[in-house]
Amino acid sequence: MGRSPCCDESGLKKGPWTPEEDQKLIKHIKNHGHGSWRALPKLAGLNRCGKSCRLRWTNYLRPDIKRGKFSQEEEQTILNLHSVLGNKWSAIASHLPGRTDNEIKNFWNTHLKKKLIQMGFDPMTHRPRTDIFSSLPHIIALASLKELMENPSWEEQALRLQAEALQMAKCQYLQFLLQPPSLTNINHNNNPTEIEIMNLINSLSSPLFENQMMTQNNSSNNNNPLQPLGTDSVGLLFSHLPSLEVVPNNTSTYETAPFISKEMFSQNNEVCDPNNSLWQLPSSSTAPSPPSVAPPMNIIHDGPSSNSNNYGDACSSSSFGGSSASIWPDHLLLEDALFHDIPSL
DNA sequence: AAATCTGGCAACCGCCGTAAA
DNA sequence: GTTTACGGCGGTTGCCAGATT
Repeated sequence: MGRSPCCDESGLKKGPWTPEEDQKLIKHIKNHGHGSWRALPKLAGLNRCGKSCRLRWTNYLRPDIKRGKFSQEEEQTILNLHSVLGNKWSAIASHLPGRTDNEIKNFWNTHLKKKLIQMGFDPMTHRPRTDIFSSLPHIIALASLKELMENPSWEEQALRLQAEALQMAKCQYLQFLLQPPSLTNINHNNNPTEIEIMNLINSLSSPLFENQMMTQNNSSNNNNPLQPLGTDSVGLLFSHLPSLEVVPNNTSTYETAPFISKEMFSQNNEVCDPNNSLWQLPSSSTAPSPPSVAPPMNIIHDGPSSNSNNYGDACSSSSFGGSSASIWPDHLLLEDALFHDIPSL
């Protein structure tokens, strides 16, 4: 039903509030409460629309508003709640006393979202980004760097890049296919067949995959090299990839599968109590695993001028957390086959 | 030192749901 | 049942200060 904007009336002031206006609003609400917001401006002697007054009060002047930097606990709470609620800022704000939805929204957009992206996570799903395009900038940047150092022919570079991109796309698609159905958004009537998965595996020709295939075949005393690998083999083959299994540590029935845990956001890489997180990465693997997606650019350890290396943005300037921690141990970075022949920096 | 760029944040805009007339 | 008023919400904009060139 059409309703004209409340601020259509001409002559009403817009823009930043002056201290005088603030005082009038505070005084009026202290004495009379806000009552009807529409009627308030006249009663308070303000040349503003009611909506503007309400926003000013709820987002800035309310006495119970907590201002200042967000604490680590607040940050973690926002992350956890956002993974469950999405952009329901008011719902998130209701769990953070003294914080307004607007403040949380701004904090998310200017800090947390960028941080997640930089770490290689999709800020909406809180899961590792699986699209090839999200990784391409990394690949291109690293390849260009290598080209500068070695200066082989352009044709050679282009061909190699093409092959690598294709290989990576296949890997990521395969990982997507291997996710438990509960974690995929795909129509499960169209689940991939084992044949489809095997075809993909067989088409992957990187040394990493070949090595693992060999290992698997040997360890299982499989004398028939032509015998197709079963699903168990597939699991072993990709055991270096983080499983997408969800390990909730409480009885909540969250539908999404957030991957971000407190330790990932720890400022100094120390391991925090994983029980503090709503979700954990599975702990079954015996050795740390490299990421299933291209590692974030902050793997290249920063000198003072490293901001320009950061993919996408420079959220290292975050006022609350200092440099962001990588969830991938340094010694495993660049271990992905894709990055094997790129010199470490 | 000046110009330009960038990030942070307050405020606005437009839509939605609900209640009242 | 329809219209209107209102509060609330999420997305977006625009200003400003600090950083960079």
